Amino acid sequence: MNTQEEIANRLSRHGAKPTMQRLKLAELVFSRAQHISAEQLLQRARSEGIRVSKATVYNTLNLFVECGLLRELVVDRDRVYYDSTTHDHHHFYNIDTGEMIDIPMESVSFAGVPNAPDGTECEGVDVIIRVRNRS
Amino acid sequence: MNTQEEIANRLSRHGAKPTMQRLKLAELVFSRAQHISAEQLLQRARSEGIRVSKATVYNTLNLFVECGLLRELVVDRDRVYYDSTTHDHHHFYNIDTGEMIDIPMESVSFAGVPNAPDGTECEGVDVIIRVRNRS
DNA sequence: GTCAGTGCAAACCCTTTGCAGAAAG
DNA sequence: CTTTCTGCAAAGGGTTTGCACTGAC
Repeated sequence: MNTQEEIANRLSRHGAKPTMQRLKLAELVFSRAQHISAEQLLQRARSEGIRVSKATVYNTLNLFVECGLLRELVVDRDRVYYDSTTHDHHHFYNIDTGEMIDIPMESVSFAGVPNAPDGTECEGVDVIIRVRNRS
Repeated sequence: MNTQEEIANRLSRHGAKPTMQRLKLAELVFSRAQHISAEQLLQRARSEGIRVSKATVYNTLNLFVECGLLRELVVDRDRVYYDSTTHDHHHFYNIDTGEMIDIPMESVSFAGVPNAPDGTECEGVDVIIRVRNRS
């Protein structure tokens, strides 16, 4: 799967020029389905010997979000997580640990969803099931 | 409804000592169903002549959340909103304006919800319907 | 006197920005 | 050469913290 070339094509297709840092970061991010913060990505990159600055990590993540390559998850007060799985799906959110676990789309089904307010259109539906460690 | 005395009782019942600032802030917060940020609450308090510091606003809001009097809404990257409606319900989130609109619980019904992961128990379900202004 | 609550300002920390240098074409 | 990307450091901005003061009991 994810060869350098495939990743490069993917970036190009989404309108992101495939530079060296972007390729390296993309490789880390898309290597598996995960929820990762900017800081985590920076450290992972550094530990793999990738020379990259904090600003570039942020710029790259934001760029990927704009391109639709990543999804932003704003659930934690302290930091933003980036979800390498962009197709529709939902999440368990552990309020004790901050951990997020994917829920496949099929596991949740709605019997009824209200229409969007006037003048707006639906962009997507997020379901977050908050769980906590059993005491 | 919400007389000073009722609010004081409500705070006491939840284990929050009803001090002057807390009562005044609670009055503003619980006067109606709303989503309010710390900054907004501070300004509203100031404009009503309530003498209160920024730190106290934050402390009070956090206290109310711990007591279960308020619910934290972390949806926006820029600031946390506090929801004066604590019983289960859902939200429209306008990604253009940041506005949040309540959705009554009855308007959304699930046909299937997965079980919480091992060692955890379900705390609640948030449904956020992201909408954007029709272009 | 003790202990919790408050105000103020400073500290914190994640994120963004400004700018000079590097790389691509 | 021009344009975009990168790195570094500094700025930004919401939130928390430290500490002295006040007030309730």
